[in-house]
Amino acid sequence: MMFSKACEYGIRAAVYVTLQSLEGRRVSVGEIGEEIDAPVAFTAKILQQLTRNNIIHSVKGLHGGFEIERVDMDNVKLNMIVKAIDGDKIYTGCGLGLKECNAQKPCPLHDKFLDIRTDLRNMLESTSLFELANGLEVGLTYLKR
Amino acid sequence: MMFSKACEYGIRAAVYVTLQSLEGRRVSVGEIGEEIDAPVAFTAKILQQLTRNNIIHSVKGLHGGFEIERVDMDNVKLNMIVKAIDGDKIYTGCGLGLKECNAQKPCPLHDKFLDIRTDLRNMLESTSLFELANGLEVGLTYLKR
DNA sequence: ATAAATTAGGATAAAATTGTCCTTTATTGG
DNA sequence: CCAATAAAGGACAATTTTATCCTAATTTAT
Repeated sequence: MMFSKACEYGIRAAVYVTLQSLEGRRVSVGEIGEEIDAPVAFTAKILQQLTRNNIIHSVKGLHGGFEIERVDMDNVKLNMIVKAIDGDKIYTGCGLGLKECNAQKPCPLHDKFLDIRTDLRNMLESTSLFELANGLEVGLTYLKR
Repeated sequence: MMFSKACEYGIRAAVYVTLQSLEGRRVSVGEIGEEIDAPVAFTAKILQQLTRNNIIHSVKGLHGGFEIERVDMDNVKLNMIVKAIDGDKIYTGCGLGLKECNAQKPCPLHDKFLDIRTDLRNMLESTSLFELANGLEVGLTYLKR
């Protein structure tokens, strides 16, 4: 409702990779798709985007898979994933769909939207993969169903 | 980015109808499409949904068109339009796309999303068509471009 | 009554998003 | 070197959303 399906899968996949990397395990697309309940081939495309954007790291071949460095778990914030997949329309786009909507020429909802979007932006910019994987690890949150 | 295109057009159309009804003018789909810069036939479908939901009122035939009662300009809040067009997934849907995501079985982003969504909801529930049409009337805001 | 204007509604078409399948490339172990 | 495994990537298919077109129904004025 806020992100595209691709972006939803992307965040869930990245969080799962983080969780497993914390345990020192590299994971395959197949396992990821299974564990986040997402179509495997489609998830593969999204993982490609994430690796191209240096958000996670991929290794080909036997014993290959996806992983993420410990530092990156802290450094990668959700806004980076959203930007890599959905672009920055979530920040720049007008709530009512005007092509150019800004303080000089605002749509009727401009100011009210700005408030909410700023909150959203702050949330995305301050939430790391590590933080999200932690909740999962202790069984407080879920990535499926 | 938050609403569907249909919903964006719907809100813009409803605000335009409100603005014109304030002047006592009934407006045609053609004029609406023109003035909010939206595809006419598509806008017509959306206006149908709004009339079926008693949000605006339509009159067929010569000198017909769309209008809205003075009381309804205050009573109709944005959430009613969003609900009529996009349903209530904006309120109930999970930010990460889980089928069931709630306090008992939350996704990793559940709480953070809840805050933002509550703000959004409050905003939509408290913003009336009259309020939005007013900004337009005094030239502070725009529905095109 | 008739013609003109206008919404309602059905049938399609186009575009975008989501999803699948198959081949290629890289890596590892034997 | 060879076989097995896994990601990368291209081509295509299905679905959903957006958009168009045409006809029917309704109302008004003459």
